[in-house]
Amino acid sequence: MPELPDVEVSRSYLAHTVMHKKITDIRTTGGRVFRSPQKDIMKLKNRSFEDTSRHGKYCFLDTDSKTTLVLHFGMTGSVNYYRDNDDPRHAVLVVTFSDGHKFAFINIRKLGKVLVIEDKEKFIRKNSPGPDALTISKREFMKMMRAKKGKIKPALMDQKNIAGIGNIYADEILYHSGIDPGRKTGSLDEDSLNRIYEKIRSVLITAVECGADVEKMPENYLIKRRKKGSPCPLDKGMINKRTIGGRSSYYCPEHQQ
DNA sequence: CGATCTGTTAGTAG
DNA sequence: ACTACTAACAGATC
Repeated sequence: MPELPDVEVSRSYLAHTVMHKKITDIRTTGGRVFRSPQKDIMKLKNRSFEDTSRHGKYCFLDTDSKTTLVLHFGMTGSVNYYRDNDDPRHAVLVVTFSDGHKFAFINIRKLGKVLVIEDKEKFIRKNSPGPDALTISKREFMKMMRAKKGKIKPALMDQKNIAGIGNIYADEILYHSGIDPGRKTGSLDEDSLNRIYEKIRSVLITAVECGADVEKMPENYLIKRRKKGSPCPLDKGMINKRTIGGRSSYYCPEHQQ
């Protein structure tokens, strides 16, 4: 569950579960997911989480000291708050609190990241420097896009441009904007760019409101029809698939040009 | 069995 | 400097 809506839903979940409780134990599987030395991860012990934030696909948990726990979900991350003895399958990090509750970061494919850092702003500048997709201004977006040479979909997915959009939501945004994912960004007029800007907001906000749950999303969302040959919910077209920027792209040739 | 998958990053080439 | 493409990572699923 790794794009902006999923990360935001997880952040909100953590904000309602793991705040203001003393951390009594930290367990990790180690391995490539951990991008800080183990001793830095262990600094969480005896601390408590006091605040949450998110930038693009990164989730941050600030502690009561100078440290922040950073989570990146990769392709298969999720979080779980519970209190039994059995930890979830594929948990790579388990944090235990003084009240007996636990919080696990689950990362099946181990393509995610876990770090403990001291300077969040510096971290963002280095790892996901684009403005967050939900806070970028229209002016910033326009300026950014007008400078782009390549295709629109890879431009939307590049975290150096805008933070938070991945393969699924890039398709969704372009689908509702009526723009072919392979269009050259430079060929898009003011109107099209405006439309994309608005759809970034509306699609991502809608997805967050649905708890990033595909089942709860509107019936006219492409995410429910990501299959070649599905009928397009917006017109008489048929969903097609082709590779753009090295990633599978689903779109309706009937209304996306 | 092989292909595919919501992400990132290093390497290469233009 | 920017863009484009590939492989690698690791496990599940079809």
